[in-house]
Order: sequence, then structure tokens, then C-alpha cells
Amino acid sequence: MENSEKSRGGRPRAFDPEAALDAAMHLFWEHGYEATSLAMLRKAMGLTPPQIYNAFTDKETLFRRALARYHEREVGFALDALGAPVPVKEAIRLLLMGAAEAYTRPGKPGGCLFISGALATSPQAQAIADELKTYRKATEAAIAARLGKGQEAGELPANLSVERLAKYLTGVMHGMSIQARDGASAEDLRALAGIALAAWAAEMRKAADSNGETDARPVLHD
Amino acid sequence: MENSEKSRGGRPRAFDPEAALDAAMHLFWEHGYEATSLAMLRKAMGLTPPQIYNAFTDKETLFRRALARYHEREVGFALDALGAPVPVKEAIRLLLMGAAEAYTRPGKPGGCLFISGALATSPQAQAIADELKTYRKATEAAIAARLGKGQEAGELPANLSVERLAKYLTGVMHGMSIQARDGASAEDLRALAGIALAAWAAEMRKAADSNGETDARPVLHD
DNA sequence: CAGGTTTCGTATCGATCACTATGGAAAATT
DNA sequence: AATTTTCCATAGTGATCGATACGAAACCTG
Repeated sequence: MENSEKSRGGRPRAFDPEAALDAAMHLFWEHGYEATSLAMLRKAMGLTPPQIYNAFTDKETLFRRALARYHEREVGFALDALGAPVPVKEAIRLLLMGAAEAYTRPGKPGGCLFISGALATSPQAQAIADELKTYRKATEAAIAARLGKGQEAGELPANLSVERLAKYLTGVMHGMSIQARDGASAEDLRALAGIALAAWAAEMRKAADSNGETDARPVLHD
Repeated sequence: MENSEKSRGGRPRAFDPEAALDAAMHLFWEHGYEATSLAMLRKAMGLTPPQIYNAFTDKETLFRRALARYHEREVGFALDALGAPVPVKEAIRLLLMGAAEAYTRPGKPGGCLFISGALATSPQAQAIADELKTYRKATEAAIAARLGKGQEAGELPANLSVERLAKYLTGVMHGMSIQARDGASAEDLRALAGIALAAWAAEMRKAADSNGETDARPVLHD
């Protein structure tokens, strides 16, 4: 329910906006917001400047559109892991393993657009940096919410800080993104995620231990 | 043995190159290589363009000088943790806790220059991106070397992959850097590091278990 | 067909980018 | 003091940045 194919007269577009947006998204993903010039976009999208500006208003709007598209098409399924009807630990495992795959897809730039898109920017692009930070914080909040749900379900120790664990898990995903940028393979990232998940068992034990008994180990391996 | 204070005649400099380099480093740290313009540098360093170019050749050289200075003055002590005469687990703990502190110093930009400096760049700045990747890989290699030493000393299971554990630990540090950028406090990062280190015990146990005995636990909670 | 509307291609716009030419001023060397 | 050497400040270089003005072309509605 948006402006679908409703063209109210006038000369029709000579290009596919979706395909153009896709090309722009990949370019932003690879080079980041500021380092992606209009000349590069023009070439990759196969369009002239007026075509780009008529269809997407300006560079900033184009980037935001690319972010939304990335969110839907490239990492949506990973975040969907948090909504899967599985135990919380399995949901987190699906999330991290999904990230390992999403950050190393053949033919795609390595890492996550929400990080590569802009980390340090010029003062003029501060709004873009803030927008990406919002996406990252939303991920962290979604993880924390899932952990909280698991905690209420009794799957996690009651005295565990879901905020801190969420910050750790989000941080691990960020680290995976940079490792992917630095050439890590999907297998490398899966191994990394596996070690990160090992912290899970240890952290559960620690929380349970500090709850009273010091050496009576609860269930550990997976 | 460099060009120390040896000025072979001519008009002396009217500014302190070290202080100027320091200002440039902080600006690059905050905004990254490409987003830091000469106009910004000029203002922060309090110099005119010819002064900058005469003292530092060009922007790229200035950035590399800033990287070296950052390496020495801001994160050197953290990497020194790897050379400390302590057990390997304690060395890693010192490293991560040092990073937590270095990434959140009051009055300094959050996170690590080796990440904020350039992650996604324009094709023209590819050499800079590669240089930063080299620094990051050097960190990973140093961690792997320390782990290998600990393994030889019998402090780590013989069948443990030090490369994978090093990649995990480096990834955690990268994640901490981004979390710091997103506003995480030193305490937040210490908590994150604490959870990451909990993975340590779990990973040790996993490796030891797969080595034969399934329930004879090696030393865990230090 | 005429009128209205939208996009097209071409050729730029002013601003900012990293960088430097020029010439005089200041200090060390002779 | 004369010469040499280096740095200073002013001003401006060509290139590229994101974004547009313009008029012709292509569609819809009457």
C-alpha cells in the first residue's frame, strides 16, 4: 500500500528503480556512505544524475532507502531467528550462525552494512552515523528482548543481566562483521560464533553459582 | 637515529610538530581518514597548509604518522599485556580490560583508531584501508603467538586451535570498539570482556573433553 | 489531435577537496 | 655583514564533490 505502479501520466521511467536501488545498496555496502560518490553510483546504477535525483531525491535519501532494503533482504532472516519458536539459546545460535552466513555471502561485500556504511564520518554526515547507530541499537534491543523472554520462561537464570549479555552478543556480531571485512570465511565466523556461544554455558553457570551453590554444576554442554 | 632536533640552519619551526601530530591523531580518530578534511586539520592543528605539508609531506603520510603515534601512546600498553610474565589467561584478561579502558578514555574519541580510521573507503584510499587491516591483523597475530606460547607451556589444551581463539578474541576487541563508539561505558566494556573471558573456561573444557576424559574438569574458575 | 505532466539527456552549477606557487621574513653559516 | 637555508603567510591551482537548469521527448487524459 504505497505508491505502487500508479503512474499518473507523463513520460515513463526508462529504468527499474528496484534494480537501481539494489546496485546503490551494494556500492554503499562496499564503500560506505561518504566514500561512495555520485559518479560511482551513476556508473553502477547505469543512470544519469537527474534520473537518480528524480527517483531518490538526494544521496542521503537514497542511502536510507538502501538501508531499509538491506534490512529486509539481507539480514532480515537473521533477525527473524529471534522470533523463531525455539529455546532462547537456539534462537541466539541461529542469529549468530545466520550472521556468519550473511556477512560472507559470495558476490556480496563482506560484513554488515550497518557497520560498514558509516562508523566515523564528517560532521556533515552525523545524521547518517546516528541512523546507523539506531539500527545497531535496535538489534541489541531485539536481542535483549528475546533474552528477557527466555528469562521469564525460566530458560535463563533470574539473576542474569540480559542487557549485558545482549551487549556482549551484539559486540560479537560487530566483531564478526569486521573479521569478515578482513577476509574471514564463513567457516571462520562460524567457529568464532561457536566460541562466543561457549561463553553462554559458562555465563549461565556463573550466574547460577553466584546464586548460592558454588560447585554443583547445572547442565552445560549444549 | 632519525632527524632528531638536528636543524641544519634556516628559520626554525614556529610550532611543535608533536603537538600538531597529536591534534591530527585525535581528529582522525574521531572522524576517520577520508572524512577528516585539510580544513579541519588546519583548524585543529593551528597551522597553515604549507606548514602541514612541509612537516608531514601529505595527508596520507600524516595519517600514517598518526597511526604510529596512536600505536605507541594509546594502545601500546594493552598489547604489552601479551608480553607480561603472567599465565596466558591472565595476559588475555589484561589485554581485554586494557582495551575496555583505552576505548573509553575521557576526552578521547571512543573506540579504536585502527577501526574508526577507515573501514569502508573510496577506491582512492584503498591503501589506507589495507594499512589499517595490517594493524588489525598484527594484533590478531600477536594474540595467536601468545596463545601458542601458553599452549607450549601446557597452560592450554594441546588440541585447541589458537588461530580460531585468536580470531575470536580479536573479534571481541573489535566489537568492544564499536560498542564504545555507540556509547558503551568502560564498565559496560569490562562486563562484555568478562563474558568473553567466560567463554575461555568453557572452550578449555570443550577442548579437554574432546581429548578423552569427559568429566575430569581441569582448572576452571581461576 | 491539444493540453498537461513527467522523465529524458546534456551541460553545467557553486562549494569543497587535497595541494602548491610565490615571495618575503627569520635564523644559521661563512 | 653577506650568503644560504628554511619556514612563513597569502592566495589560488585543477579536480571532484553533490546537486540542477534547461528544453526536448514520451506518456496520459480530454
